[in-house]
Amino acid sequence: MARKTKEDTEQTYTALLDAAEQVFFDKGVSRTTLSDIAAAAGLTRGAIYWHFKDKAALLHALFERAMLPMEAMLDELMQCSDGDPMGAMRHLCIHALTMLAQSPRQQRAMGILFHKCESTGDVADVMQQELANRDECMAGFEVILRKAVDQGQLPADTDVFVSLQALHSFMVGTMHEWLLDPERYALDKAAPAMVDMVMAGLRGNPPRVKAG
Amino acid sequence: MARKTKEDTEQTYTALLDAAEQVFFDKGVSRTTLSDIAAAAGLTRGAIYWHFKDKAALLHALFERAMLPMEAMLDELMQCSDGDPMGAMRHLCIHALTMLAQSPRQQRAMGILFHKCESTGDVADVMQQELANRDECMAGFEVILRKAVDQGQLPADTDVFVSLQALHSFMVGTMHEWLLDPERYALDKAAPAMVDMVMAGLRGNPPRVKAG
DNA sequence: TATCACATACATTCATGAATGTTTACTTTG
DNA sequence: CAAAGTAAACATTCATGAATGTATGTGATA
Repeated sequence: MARKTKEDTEQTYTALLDAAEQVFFDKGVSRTTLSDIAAAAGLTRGAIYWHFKDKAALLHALFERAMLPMEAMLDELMQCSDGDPMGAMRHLCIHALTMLAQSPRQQRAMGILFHKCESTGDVADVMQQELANRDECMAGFEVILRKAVDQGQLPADTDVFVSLQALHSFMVGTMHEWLLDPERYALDKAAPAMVDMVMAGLRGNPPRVKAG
Repeated sequence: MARKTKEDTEQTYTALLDAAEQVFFDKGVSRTTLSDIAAAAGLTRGAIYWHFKDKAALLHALFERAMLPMEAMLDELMQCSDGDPMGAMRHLCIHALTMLAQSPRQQRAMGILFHKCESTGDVADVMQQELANRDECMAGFEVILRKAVDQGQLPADTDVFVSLQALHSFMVGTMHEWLLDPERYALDKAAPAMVDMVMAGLRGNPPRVKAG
């Protein structure tokens, strides 16, 4: 081909990301060839190697694009968590689940992350990066939980660390399992009740620090 | 080589499974060669092709061996769930987590299942099988939850299906996340408090069926 | 006309599966 | 019970295909 205008170039860039998103999701990361992706985008491997270093870089860019709105939402909601920490946490969790339920792009991206790629080799580095992002998210959760304890919304002897693990595990597990079969139930409808149930447990019978 | 005694044969069989378990866990399923496994077992690919049809069959046998004790435990505990369904559920969940925390073999197997293999291609069939097993497990959980409703341990308008999803998601998420870094916290120590927290939520504020 | 944005061609590596070889335990037969 | 035959339990070799990375070609654009 020939040199394109900036818009054309950008268009093929996103076309490659779109194609990769679809093919990775359909065939899994390790089984998809760069040829597969190029063909799905109506291009050749040359285009991929021009825009990305290799398959791992492509995957990384794909995740970045998909996770951006989620992280933005988290950051935004994290700001206004001072007045009612537990309420903020509730909104955070529900919003994260409903966002997933309503965004096909996030479903594909997280579907790939959970079920269609191995944490190994070059890909492991990419996933390690995503885990680092999650750790930041966890840190935010922990801040909120500590606020809740400080403000008396949770008992003073609450084991914040274990509570954090439980909450986070619930959230991840819900996404993980729902993505196995999104048709099974309407996550966006069920999310509030599920989150409220877990948070009721957190309020009513949280893990306590040992010296009790 | 030559023909061996039955004990010798069985020994190489388990040696292959052990090697596969380790190498799959270290390198991921797609990146490990049958040569890798054979070498780790001190054998050659010939031995593998003799005992197993292909890589997928090897993986299947590996999972089967690891999941057997877990399923046996589930079946056993499921029997005595009539008197106190919620108590039985509690024991079930805690026991499953502590078993995982204390069995390196299960840690490797479930670590592979969660983080070191893609649900795609031939491997997808194997994982589909594992999912079928989980569905059976879920069905057992549902039976127990219904008993709990019938016996008044849970409100009559409890949405059993959604409760089931929440509980199961919590369990899967806990295993999934803990396996990312088993050193982070002692799962067997924390499991009772975590399970009790979620079950308190289930008692205190379960999902309700809509017509309320 | 230089360079961008790809397409095309090529060399290399590498895993797979099948085919074949080989030794030894077990079985049959006289 | 001894010799011979059979097949189990692997090891070895080979042919094949496929994916990767690189190197080079090429047309449009500024």
